[in-house]
Amino acid sequence: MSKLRSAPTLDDVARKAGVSTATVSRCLNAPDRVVEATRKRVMSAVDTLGYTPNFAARVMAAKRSFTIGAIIPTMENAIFARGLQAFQEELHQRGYTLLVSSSAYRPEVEEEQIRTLVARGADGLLLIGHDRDPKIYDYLERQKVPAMVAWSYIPNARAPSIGFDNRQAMQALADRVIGLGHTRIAMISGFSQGNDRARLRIEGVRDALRRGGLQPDALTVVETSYEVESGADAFAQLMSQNPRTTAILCGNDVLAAGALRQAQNMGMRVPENVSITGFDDIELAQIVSPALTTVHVPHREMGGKAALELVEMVEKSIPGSTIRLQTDIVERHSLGPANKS
Amino acid sequence: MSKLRSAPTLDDVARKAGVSTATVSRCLNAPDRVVEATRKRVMSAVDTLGYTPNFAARVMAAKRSFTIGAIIPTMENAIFARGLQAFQEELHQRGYTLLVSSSAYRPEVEEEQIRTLVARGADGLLLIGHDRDPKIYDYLERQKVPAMVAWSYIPNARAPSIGFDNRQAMQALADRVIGLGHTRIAMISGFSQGNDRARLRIEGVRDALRRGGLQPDALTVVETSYEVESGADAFAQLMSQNPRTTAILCGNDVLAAGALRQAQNMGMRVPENVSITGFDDIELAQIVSPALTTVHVPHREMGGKAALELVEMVEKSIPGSTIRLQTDIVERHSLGPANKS
DNA sequence: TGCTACTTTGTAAGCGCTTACATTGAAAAT
DNA sequence: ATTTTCAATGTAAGCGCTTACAAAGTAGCA
Repeated sequence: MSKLRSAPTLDDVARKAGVSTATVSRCLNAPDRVVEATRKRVMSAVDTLGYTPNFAARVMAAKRSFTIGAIIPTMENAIFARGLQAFQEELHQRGYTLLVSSSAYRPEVEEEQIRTLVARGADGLLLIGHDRDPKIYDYLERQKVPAMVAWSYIPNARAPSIGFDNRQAMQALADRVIGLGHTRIAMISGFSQGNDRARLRIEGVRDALRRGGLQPDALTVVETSYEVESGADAFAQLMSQNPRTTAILCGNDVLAAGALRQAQNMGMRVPENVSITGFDDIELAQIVSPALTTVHVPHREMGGKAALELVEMVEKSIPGSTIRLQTDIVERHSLGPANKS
Repeated sequence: MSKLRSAPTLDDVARKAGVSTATVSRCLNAPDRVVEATRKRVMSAVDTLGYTPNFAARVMAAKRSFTIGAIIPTMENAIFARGLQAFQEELHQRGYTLLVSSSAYRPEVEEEQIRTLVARGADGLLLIGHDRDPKIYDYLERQKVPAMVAWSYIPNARAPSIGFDNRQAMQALADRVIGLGHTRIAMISGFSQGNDRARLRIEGVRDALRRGGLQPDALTVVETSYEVESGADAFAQLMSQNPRTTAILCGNDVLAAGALRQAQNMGMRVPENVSITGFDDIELAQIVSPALTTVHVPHREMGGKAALELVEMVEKSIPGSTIRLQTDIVERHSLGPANKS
């Protein structure tokens, strides 16, 4: 009783309950493989000792961690929050723990995080978007860690994905903008380098321009970081470049919120003087005023299905399927008809 | 060469480089304890094998994980985002990895997460606020895992904290509101049960009322969840209860944003008809219009200092000190003088 | 009663690392 | 030339768990 007390181990519990360590282990992991009386005795020993199993030891011995890793580009804004929340809830249901880290949109950081998560024994990984160095996929394959991509839908890519067609979704929105008579259109996008979602959304706008009989190459695109501030700056820049622009499509709601604020600061009315659209339909889209016309993404559905699919991949060692989700345009008040200037 | 290739281990590297496992381990963890030539040989073996150390094994052997855990109440909105970002950056600098999980403001969930993080070998923990079952602090002490509290400042509590005086900060803001002639004041707060920050902010308003010669008990407080929607609902409820209310103080910016939206939906002008204030000064406060008058919290400073302090506690096994940060009122446009109705 | 077929529990071999301690050999000191 | 000192490396004992396999006990059945 006088020895320095450190955290109790399985051994301590076993001794206290008068059974072997194997039995204690079974009580914890497969209770029905142990008879009621013994189990009770063990559990009470666990309680009085305040025993918590050592995770590292468990992972090592079992070569399973019941942990899924997710690497998202940013936590600074809520773009991935809701989807991740659903992902995590679904995982929790199935007995898995989620480990999240953010890469700040930096590929090197993402790569490092992937290695860290794998080294930590993650049973599977959730990644955002497909664009990344192929050797990362090689690595994952070698390590036999299944990975699933979300927020993107590209069939036959290196990893299965669950998401939506970014290009088509943005095209639909741009069609609508053009349908309202806008011809002098500009775009504020996130950096498209290494970001298939951003890249495809730009393409989507070009598609719509083409379909609408407009010159796709004439589209001015400012690429910037996904921050409110950047959206504001980009808007100012675009407007000084071409003051006659009547519609600005933004790569996501955060950029749109920034653009909107800047428009108001510059004394412009939205949508009377200029229309602004977003993408994602995060909470922010409804908070700003006028509320943003944007593309609604089924965040929770995406997160939930990604979890299901990934757990399947992990538990049954199957390849995992690629699923396409629907998006739709939600019309609010930041997009209006083009006014003849 | 034909055997099933699984992830390479330290042993494989050692064999390939023709040294002992101890040497390989030293190359990785204390490169200067190994002579240049050997190190090079080892490193190249590491490279060609694509070796990644097994984290669980390392934690087990070293009884250190270089991992810090943080449990925040929510990731759904950006309240903790910026502070956490700074926390993580500072940790990274010092060679630590951050593991984040969210408790959804549920004490049982928080407790479970704490156990999980400890079992995972976290070297230290960051917790939000002081209010929690004392037995959790006992547990942490028994497990010898240092913990630091942030977003709160309470000297001589069970854990050291780095934060601000929620009560005083809110009082200062309420003073200002009262100074503008408001007498029919209401408050929208987060649930105060188990949340010292919410509780103290309410007290702060009462203090100000008292100091201003008003009846502190007459303050109507609606407690709700920290969501935009809830803020909106609470606003509607408050206004139907007492339509003559001229100022509504909100427990944070998210609630304020909801209240603001609802006010506008109800056709009221802010701040002409009703004043609304926030707390935290997250990005959102500047995005809504009118921009919120709110209490600015030094998020990044708090996160950074918390990291420094916690790392000290972990590495030097010292108790850790409690630090108080300053907050200040940022006047924007949602608070105006009371109008005589 | 003797045998088979289970069910319940125990034994012990790792899992992949770190690190205290032992060993070696060469430079520095005498 | 001999001893001391120290830097570089190796040896091997765990860290706390899981699980294949073995052992023991219990029940069913002819």
